[in-house]
Amino acid sequence: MEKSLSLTEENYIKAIFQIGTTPESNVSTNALADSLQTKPATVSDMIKKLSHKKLIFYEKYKGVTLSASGAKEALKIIRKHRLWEVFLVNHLNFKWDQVHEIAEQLEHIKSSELVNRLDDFLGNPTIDPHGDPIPDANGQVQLGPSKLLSEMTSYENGIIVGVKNEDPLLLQHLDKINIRLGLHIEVTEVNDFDQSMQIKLADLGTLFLSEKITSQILIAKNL
Amino acid sequence: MEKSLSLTEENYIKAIFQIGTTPESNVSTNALADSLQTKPATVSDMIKKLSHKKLIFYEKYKGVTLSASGAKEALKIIRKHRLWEVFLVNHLNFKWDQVHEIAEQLEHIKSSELVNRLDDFLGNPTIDPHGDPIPDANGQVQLGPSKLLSEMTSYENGIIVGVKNEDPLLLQHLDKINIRLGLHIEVTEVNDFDQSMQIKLADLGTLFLSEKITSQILIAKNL
DNA sequence: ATTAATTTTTAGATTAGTCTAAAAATTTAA
DNA sequence: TTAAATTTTTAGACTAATCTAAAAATTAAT
Repeated sequence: MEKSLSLTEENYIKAIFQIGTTPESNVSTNALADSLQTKPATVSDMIKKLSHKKLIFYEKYKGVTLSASGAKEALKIIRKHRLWEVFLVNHLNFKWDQVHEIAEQLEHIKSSELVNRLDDFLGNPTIDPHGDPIPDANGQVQLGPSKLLSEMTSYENGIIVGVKNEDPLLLQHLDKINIRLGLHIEVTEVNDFDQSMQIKLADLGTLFLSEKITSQILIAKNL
Repeated sequence: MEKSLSLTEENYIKAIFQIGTTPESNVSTNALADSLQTKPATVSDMIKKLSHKKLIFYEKYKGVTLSASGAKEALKIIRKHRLWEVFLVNHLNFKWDQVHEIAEQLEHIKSSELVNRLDDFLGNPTIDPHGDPIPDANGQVQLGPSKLLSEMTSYENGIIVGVKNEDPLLLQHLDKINIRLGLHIEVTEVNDFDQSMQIKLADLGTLFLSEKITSQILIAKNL
């Protein structure tokens, strides 16, 4: 029985998972320090520790990659985070921009029994309130193909399935302009100069969106 | 804005609250060390720290008492603990002997918004699954008069309203012999030698209970 | 009322996680 | 391809929470 991870270790593992686009991509010391609001020297030390515990692969000056057991841990944390977000929004009536911070705490509660019962209580949801997929008890994620709204061209259409970022300011803004998951969307015009877009939202008329926003919205063909 | 307490500080404050029978009673260093599974030297250090933060009153060699702000913090933690226990039992189908350990973690989640919404979601319960009263958002507890089953004499009767201890082994045993909160109980015989008792349980016949058990069960006249 | 037993505190170390400052390695650019 | 800029690591120190061992104070007992 391996000893369970400290809160700090869990946060490092999660950050490595979330920064690395693919499981194989190396995550730099500075990127981690940035994401964890700490200093590179601190990260350097912690990397040695996690590497010693075989949770990550590490070569000096080359950045880190999660090992199989590290990735498994990361998925467990992410599963908990997203399930708690569903609970907060669906049962405690929080808005989608209010749940991230609380879920950051709840994701560290240790009890697989709890997580699995919560999962059942919630009806085994597959996505969280921001459209992010929820890993199952075995760490499997199923996500249909999706792309950023900013990568679409005129006349393309699809359904809003997620938001890349949990920044409350972004989420509140999307609320204000009536952008929600599940809505059908069609690109009517793309401005060559700044990549801003005009889009048509089912029933809700046209909207003008800057690239800052279109690059945060995920679109899929069918939900 | 005072900085929020560390997990360790919260656990000390809670232990002081729970050991001190009355708010004024002094709690000894050894009793705290015992309850927190730590060493008296460690407690001695932490006492200085909490005293410096004005959460407790402390005089060398005389033990400690909670200050007003310390008691307020303790009640906040206990409120969270008991609300989460209600959630675990009523909505996630945990048994009453399985929830203590998980609630020990959940009680440290920081968000008064969360606690209050949870309270509403649960229907503003006044007692937890073990019959302990749940403080309201202002830290007020309302509990009817109750006494230990072991303090009752022959022919006395009442309703089971609580269990003093959350030890899973005790709780599982009570389950096995069909003792649950809310049941009407009558003492039929008290053995002078060992204080063991014969009791009659509404509909469920007679039971024989040792003093070890009767001293853990709380009885009230009306619920 | 001394002595013995117990409780509490102090002194000095240890570990996890963090920091700053400086050195070393790598990458970028002239 | 060597110098400059950047990134990463090391060295040394700090804080919170803990420990053991020993000293000091209090309480109990003869």
